[in-house]
Amino acid sequence: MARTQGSHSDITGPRVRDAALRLIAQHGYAAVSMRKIAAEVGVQAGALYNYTPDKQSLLFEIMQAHMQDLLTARASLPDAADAVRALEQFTRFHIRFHSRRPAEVFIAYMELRNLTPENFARIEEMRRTYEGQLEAILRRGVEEGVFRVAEPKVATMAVIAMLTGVNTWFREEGRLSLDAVEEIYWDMVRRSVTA
Amino acid sequence: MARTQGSHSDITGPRVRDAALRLIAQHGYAAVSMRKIAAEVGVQAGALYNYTPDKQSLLFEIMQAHMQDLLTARASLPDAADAVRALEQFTRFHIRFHSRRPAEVFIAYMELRNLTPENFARIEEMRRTYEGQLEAILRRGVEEGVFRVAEPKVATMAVIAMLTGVNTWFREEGRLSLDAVEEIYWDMVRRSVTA
DNA sequence: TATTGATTTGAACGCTTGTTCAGTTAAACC
DNA sequence: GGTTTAACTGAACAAGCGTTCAAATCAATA
Repeated sequence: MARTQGSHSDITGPRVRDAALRLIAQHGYAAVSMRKIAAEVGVQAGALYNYTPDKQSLLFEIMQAHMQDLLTARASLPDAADAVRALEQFTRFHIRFHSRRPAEVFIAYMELRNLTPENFARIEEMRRTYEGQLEAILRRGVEEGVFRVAEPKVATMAVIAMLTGVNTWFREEGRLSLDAVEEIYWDMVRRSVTA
Repeated sequence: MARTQGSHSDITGPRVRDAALRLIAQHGYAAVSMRKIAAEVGVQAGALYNYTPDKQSLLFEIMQAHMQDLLTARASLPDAADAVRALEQFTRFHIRFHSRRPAEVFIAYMELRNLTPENFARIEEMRRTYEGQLEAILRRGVEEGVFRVAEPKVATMAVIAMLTGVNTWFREEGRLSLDAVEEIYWDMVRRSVTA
């Protein structure tokens, strides 16, 4: 058994994923060919099939890994003492997490329709799980009497849309720091649901 | 000069635009071929070139017409007596206008990167014009002392993202009426910026 | 009815697509 | 140094791409 270690696949594998991530985020799934991904890696198109069964899997695995990262990172946060602190934690976490992964976030929002129905269902379930966590926080705040929210499901969508929107305009090298942006959004989110 | 009236182009022209709108919204610009658009219209691919110089123009004209409709509709609204009423008017207008044009809105947000740089710049300018109107309302509210907004530009992006997000989940046949949704969002928007 | 010209067809152009696979290369083991 | 085999190449496949254009079609005018 030759070359069980030091094999190129240890290097090429991640490079394929990285190239796919960057190119799809930039040009869109349909506009990126396997040959372009291969060229970015410095390899012929056929070699990609040592690392992915097909193009669809490349997209799905990018999105699944991203959503799994999101759920795992979120689960590792400490419990919050009350609903207000939980909402603040969620708000800051969401902005910070997403702003550090612009390519993944872009793909996760733009390329849903390029997933097969089965893959779409799996990603959608993870998204619903995440949104459910925010909804639970809002309901908890209503019970505690600190939030006034007529429709927790609608408020959840409103807050998530607002927070995810940061990625459309925030730039690391811009006028405002991410900390400053966090403050502004937390202030708006808090006020939008406070009783 | 034969057939100056009753020409088929009066009918086929709009049908090409409609087919392109529907197909691009559903599958994305890159995934929709001229042959698919032609098939939807019931014509051969070559015939499309009587109605558009190329595929890119089809996309651009859809987006430009949509943004122009938006700016025109917005301009036709009566002046508001104060900043709070102006913000309420903007909020309700945005939700109503966008919810009635899901395909156009979807394309306007998803297909920006498939525009040529020149066309992108033209669409982006129209978008900035629209966003500038909301920003002006927020600044007016700060001057009137009714709004507390640290960063009007950021608050503008936050509110627009929140409102446009309605299109991702609202369904005509769903549990909530559009009027009810309008109320919920106006309540949240108002609270998020009220002093 | 004959003519006109807008409209559409259907084939063709060169190029790209995702995927497969026999054959080549080269690194790590014995 | 010879053997093994993972990794990769390069060509091929059938299909589809945007676009062009000579020829055919056909409705309205004269």
